[in-house]
Amino acid sequence: MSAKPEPQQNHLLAALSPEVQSRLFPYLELVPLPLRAVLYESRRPMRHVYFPTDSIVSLQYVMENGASTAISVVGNEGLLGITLFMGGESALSRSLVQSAGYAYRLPRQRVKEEFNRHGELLMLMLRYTQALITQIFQTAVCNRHHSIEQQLCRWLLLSMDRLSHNHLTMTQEFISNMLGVRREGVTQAALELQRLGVISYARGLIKVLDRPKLEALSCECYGVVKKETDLLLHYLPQRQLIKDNDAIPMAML
Amino acid sequence: MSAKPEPQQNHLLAALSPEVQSRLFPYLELVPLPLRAVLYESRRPMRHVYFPTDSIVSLQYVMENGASTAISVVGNEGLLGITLFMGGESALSRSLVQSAGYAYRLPRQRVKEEFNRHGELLMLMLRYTQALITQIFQTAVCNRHHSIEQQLCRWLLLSMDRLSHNHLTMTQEFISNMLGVRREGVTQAALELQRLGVISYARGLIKVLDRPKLEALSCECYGVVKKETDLLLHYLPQRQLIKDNDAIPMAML
DNA sequence: GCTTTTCTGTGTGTTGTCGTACAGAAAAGA
DNA sequence: TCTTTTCTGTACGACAACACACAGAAAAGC
Repeated sequence: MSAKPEPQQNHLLAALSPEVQSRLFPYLELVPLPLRAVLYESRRPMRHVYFPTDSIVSLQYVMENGASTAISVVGNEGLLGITLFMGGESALSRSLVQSAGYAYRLPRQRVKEEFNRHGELLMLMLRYTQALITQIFQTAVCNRHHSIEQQLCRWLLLSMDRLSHNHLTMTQEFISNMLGVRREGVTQAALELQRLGVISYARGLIKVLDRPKLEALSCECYGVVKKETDLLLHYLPQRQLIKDNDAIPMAML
Repeated sequence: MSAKPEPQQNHLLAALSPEVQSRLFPYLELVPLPLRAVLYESRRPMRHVYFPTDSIVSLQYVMENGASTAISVVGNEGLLGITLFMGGESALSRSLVQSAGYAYRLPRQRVKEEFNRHGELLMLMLRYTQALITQIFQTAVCNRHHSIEQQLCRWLLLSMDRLSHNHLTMTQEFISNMLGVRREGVTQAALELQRLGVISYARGLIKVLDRPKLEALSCECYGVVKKETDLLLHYLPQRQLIKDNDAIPMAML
């Protein structure tokens, strides 16, 4: 949360053509996102679309009993507010800042106007939605089949991929709310990771010491999501609408 | 799987205007979907988009060790193959027929051509994607927090909503593969539901005897998904593209 | 400096689900 | 009819995660 970020730090904004940028960028508003800020509350109207630059935001479901779980993570590879494109006005879930930083935001009217031109922004949004669905899908699988330790690894990796440094600032209590498990469960898993020399963890400061080992300890879920996200990024600069013969080369799959 | 179904039994096909129907319907092909048929295999190319009429298809993730879990259920309210709209060519997951019946299908080229007109089909697909995301999202929550019994209730309800009768044909072994749990776990949960007089279950034939009680025993997840799906259906006949001022009335939320 | 709060680690017992094994009953096939 | 297969129910031990309680250490506030 130091130097003022550029819009291009967000991959989706960067992928837009100069023409579209010239229409949208004048309306961009830079907003700081402090830790634990809430961009959208579940079932409340959404007034802006957010494009994170160096912040990370989680999509959380809040249960009837008040407990919450993060189902997805959004950083500079994505945007918040796809529900607006889908024709909804209110949020499916709470959007909670899990790593402080900045985001650019646009009023929903501007975004919808551009979207309704059915050009690049539509294509971009569809591509990103695909990646997001993959992530949510894989979270469901992970919640079903994998241990807290594996899920912690997956989640650390997803977060690290969206940061430019190798440390995270968040307490075990906070992580437990993200994963939807007990704080003690996170303590156990984190201790084991420390014992293995994969991370260091002291009062809310996590440093990743051995990333390859972290990936090895994670479940297959991380790899699946990463591959799909990378595919999105590789595809972006081409700025094409879908045609039947523009199959993605196998090498990218 | 008795009388030949009409395309209009699928809510999405029915919601299209006569003009769009006249372009697409000549290419519709009616296909029988027997139990356990696989429409798409994970990571394999998708050649058609399927619109179920009286069948139910599950989106399943197949893990590296071969185990599978159903993350989502699609019936006559939806379609299979949204990945094609999103710009992908290969399936995210396996699509497995969990209740035999029919579906109409269209070659992907036809659907893409119509989609690229950026008219009704685009709107429909976006709306449906919203409902699908909600369902996947809620599955993730449910896998995290709820018991096998609750999940069985949710899943029975989602299936019943997509059928015109109150019975299901499937063994406990099959259900366990759907939920991603042990067969014995399903036995236990099903016995309890029988003891409570909610269902009867004999060698693969489940009858729902007391639906209100079934809903009461289910977790909140079913209600959330149902509400979003109903919202989709209510909205469909209006056939509008999104505009900023067409907010959904609060009464529908 | 002292107090208060926050954060992390530990212990004990419980519960839900798993893995495995097996048995009885119904259905299907010979 | 007899055999084989399928489907369902039961039992036992193992384990992961849970709920709850509490203690020590670091940080923050006064």
